[in-house]
Amino acid sequence: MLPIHAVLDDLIAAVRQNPAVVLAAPPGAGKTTVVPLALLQADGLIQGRILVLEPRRLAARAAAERMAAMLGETPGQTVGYRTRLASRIGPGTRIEVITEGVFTRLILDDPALEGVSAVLFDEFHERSLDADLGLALARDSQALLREDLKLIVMSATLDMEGVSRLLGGAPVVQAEGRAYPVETIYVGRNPVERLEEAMARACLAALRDETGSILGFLPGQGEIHRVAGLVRDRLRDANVDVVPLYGALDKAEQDRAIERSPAGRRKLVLATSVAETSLTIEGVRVVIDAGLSRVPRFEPSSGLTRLVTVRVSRSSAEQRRGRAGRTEPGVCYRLWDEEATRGLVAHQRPEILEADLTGLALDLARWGARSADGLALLDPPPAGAFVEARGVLTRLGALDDAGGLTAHGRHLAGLPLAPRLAHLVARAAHGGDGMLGAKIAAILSEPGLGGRDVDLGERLRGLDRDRSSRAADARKLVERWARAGGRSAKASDEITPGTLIAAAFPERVAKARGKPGEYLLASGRGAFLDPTDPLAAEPWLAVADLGGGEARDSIRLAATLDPATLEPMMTTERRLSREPSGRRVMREARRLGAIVVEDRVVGTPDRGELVALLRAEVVEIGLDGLRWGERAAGLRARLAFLHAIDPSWPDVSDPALIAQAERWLWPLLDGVQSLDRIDDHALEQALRCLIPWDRQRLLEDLAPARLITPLGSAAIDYTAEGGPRVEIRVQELFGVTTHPMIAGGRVPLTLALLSPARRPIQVTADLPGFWKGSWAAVRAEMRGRYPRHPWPENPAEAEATTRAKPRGT
DNA sequence: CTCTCCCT
Repeated sequence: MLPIHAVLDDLIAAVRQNPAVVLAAPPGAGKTTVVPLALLQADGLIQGRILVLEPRRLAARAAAERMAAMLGETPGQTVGYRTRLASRIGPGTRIEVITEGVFTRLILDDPALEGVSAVLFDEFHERSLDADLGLALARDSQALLREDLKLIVMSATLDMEGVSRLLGGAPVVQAEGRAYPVETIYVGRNPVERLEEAMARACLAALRDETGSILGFLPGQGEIHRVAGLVRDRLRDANVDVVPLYGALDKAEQDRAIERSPAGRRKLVLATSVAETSLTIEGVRVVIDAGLSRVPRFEPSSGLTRLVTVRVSRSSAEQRRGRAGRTEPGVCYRLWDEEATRGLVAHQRPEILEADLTGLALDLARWGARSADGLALLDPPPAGAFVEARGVLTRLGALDDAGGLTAHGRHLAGLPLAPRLAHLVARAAHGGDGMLGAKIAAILSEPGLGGRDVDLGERLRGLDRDRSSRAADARKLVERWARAGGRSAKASDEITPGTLIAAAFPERVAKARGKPGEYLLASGRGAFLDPTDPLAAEPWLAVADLGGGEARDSIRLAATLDPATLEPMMTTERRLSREPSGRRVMREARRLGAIVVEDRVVGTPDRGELVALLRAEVVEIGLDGLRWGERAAGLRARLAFLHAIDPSWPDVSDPALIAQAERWLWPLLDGVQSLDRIDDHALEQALRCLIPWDRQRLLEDLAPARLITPLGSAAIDYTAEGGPRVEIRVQELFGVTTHPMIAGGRVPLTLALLSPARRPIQVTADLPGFWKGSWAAVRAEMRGRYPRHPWPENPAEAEATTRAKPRGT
């Protein structure tokens, strides 16, 4: 009896009555194998087939084998499985265990899921993009085409309420888990000590203090090898095997890590998160967790996926800990302090929030959806990444300008590859060499396939020579992809590894900069190649894989490229330019993104071209590019003042002036070589064209350029804050008894009164009030400071002056 | 020993 048996009756009753049911069951409950068989055997519940979705190929095959064994059969009879590489399905198969990616293709090909009665999503808590999408599409099918379809979401740890709500209030059935207790020991970590050093010490301590085999979790390959080296150097025990374990290892090496140790020997397995869920290691009693993992993060801005090292989530840490209690009580060492556990995030972020979404966008387009709105997704895809993904698809020709799927897009969606790689294969097939495209796609999707050379040509030769089982699997896929890529009668010699990479990743075309090994990518980023690498002598490269760096990226995989083949991708730009001699010429630049291939003089502009270019320049850089002097800027400010109090005066704001350029500015451009040849005076005269002739006089009355004073005049600043303003020495206003007004007496000028030495004294909008009021105090101070100037008691009746009394009188 | 992991 497994814990799951206790809730089977409830589960089957819930499935009978509801279109969707959620089953929460921790590891060890036995849900994966027991539930599908129980559903199949329930009276009159399932007429057709049951699909069981697993996140990994290994898990799919293992589940099918265990279920078949429970029926006394082998896979391919009642229970079968289907993954990308292998399939055991027979005519009598009722339960098909498939990987999540297989399901996405299946439902896109047949949205009605003909012959399928139920879909079970196992390990849904892992929140892979395919599982999220698969559930959303299945839910859509259920609503529109298949009311009778049953959906069952199974999960170990997850906010079940969220999933239940997503499925229209689906009932939640809860089962117990089963595991042995695991004691947790917080070892802590000295922040100045290297991770490898701390881990090696913890491993040696565990080997000394504990029995059984040990599983250590580290973020990556580099750390694993460094820790293994340290432990081997210091270990004085010939009965311990130190074994690395990570995804890129050969299957034989992985098996060595997974097998139970022979009697009398112990094992220290140093692993990445691959050992968290995918693989079970025999005989582990001790887990040592460094608390870090390396995760991919997609940057929509650069279109690149980079690896970042992050602290594990609480659920990952629990999963790792649980690995010590599979077969007997165990112990877990954690390289952090207990309080730090509270600082960990609860779960790792779902893939849909982090990943490249071009595949998702293409699948949705094929489903007939331009966005993810209205689909049953726990987390909608981030808007920025989704828009970028659709942009990539448009550039590949998979979407048309209106956003709909093109014939090419339909073709790409039918290929079981990421859209850019599908495009690469389709392009190669169209040019007569689908096999070349498919091999490149394989090398790009499998790390280390064909060797480690940076030169894609070497890697292709390496793949052809490789006799390993991994290479054999890859070749099987390559042939399938090449067939699916389509066929073309005419072979074209334009199909080279370089042109194919450039077609799929145009922003990664690279041109050598001055220094050896330094390149500029079409995306505008810098990239670097070891100068001793033979490829570093190439002037042009098509870069297939880039390693993340802070300021620049390193080139991991690239192909040589004949720039002549780039012609169709280049853009041409004509522009007016000034030579050092001052002559205006037309230049033409040929460029590929940020890479300028050629920039040359193509002639002198004719009159019409010149005017058109100058107009374009104004529109592009705006009116600030003109030489506004005192006169033109002053007139503009006066007009702006009038417009603000009476909108029947012309609007002289930037947008309005550009909109009316035909009436004032464009006539000025005729015969001019450049915008800065238009002087202040010409601009002022042009602006006057905007004033109706019968208002020219009115302008002088309502918004005069200068204030007339008893001795002359003073400039009015119409741009001043708080309204038009005049700075003037106070003595020049002696004898003035009314405050100066403009705009037909409606607006008082702001008077900034100055001392004889032009120092500010006071600001007033009421001159008579000032004379009567604070003048007395100002006068007293001024008399002290400027004794030789007249400071009358009653300035309103005095005579204006700028002079001092003659010396000695 | 630059490159977590999975999948069509």
